[in-house]
Amino acid sequence: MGVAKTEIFTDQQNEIALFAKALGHPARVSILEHLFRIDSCVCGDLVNEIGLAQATISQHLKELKNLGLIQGSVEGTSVCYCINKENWTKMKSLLSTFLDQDIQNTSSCC
Amino acid sequence: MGVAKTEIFTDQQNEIALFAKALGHPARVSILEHLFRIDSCVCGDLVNEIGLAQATISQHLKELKNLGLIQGSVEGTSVCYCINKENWTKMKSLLSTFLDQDIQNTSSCC
DNA sequence: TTGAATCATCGTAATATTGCAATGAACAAA
DNA sequence: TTTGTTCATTGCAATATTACGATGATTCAA
Repeated sequence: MGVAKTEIFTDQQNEIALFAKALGHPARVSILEHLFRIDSCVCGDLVNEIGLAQATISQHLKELKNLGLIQGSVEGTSVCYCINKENWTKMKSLLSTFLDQDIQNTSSCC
Repeated sequence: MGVAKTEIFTDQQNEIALFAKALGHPARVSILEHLFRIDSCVCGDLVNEIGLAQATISQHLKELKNLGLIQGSVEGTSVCYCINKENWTKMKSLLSTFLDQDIQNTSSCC
């Protein structure tokens, strides 16, 4: 009932799902793209760049931060967010493995 | 609310999010893994393999089907599902491009 | 100290998702 | 035709997600 039954799946399946879920909203996709694009660690501009309320952006940032995909450091009155490359790489290899699993299997049936 | 504001994002961002969302539940990850593993197009066994009710599995299959990631064909009393390789490949390249965007940018700040 | 700026959190509303029992539809075998 | 099998759909309940205004907390500048 609204709760995913994580206990019947493998750790890897749950982890893939968690990362994928984080990418499952265009605002978070956009945030991550911005953080990659802006070389310097600009932050609060995300609210201006993306057309969502400050509270909403902050909420999405929190999710990405909880997952470890980004990290933030306070700089005066503003907070500097950027990609956590280590965890990004981890996610990338996890998802890539999943996405590449068709290479071995070329037969099709329907 | 609870509705994602898709209109303020690019088509690509929305598409990435849609595909990622489909992978954002361990049951669907598991279903896709099974469909890749079983070479022959076995189907209803998904209910036995995964520990969820038949109605629930059917619902997840419907989602994956609507997105075009899998397809099904009726075979007597059972339905044969398998990966839609064309769309899978499309998703893979879309997500891979997104996941690989860090290659160009090596600087870090926080 | 006061005020402005920036960001997080809280509270709330609207909607989406997850899960299942019950039921329906289609088909094959008896 | 009847019965059993397989899968889809419906109808619900529980929970999660998305979004935003209002309000705090923190920091810098005056």
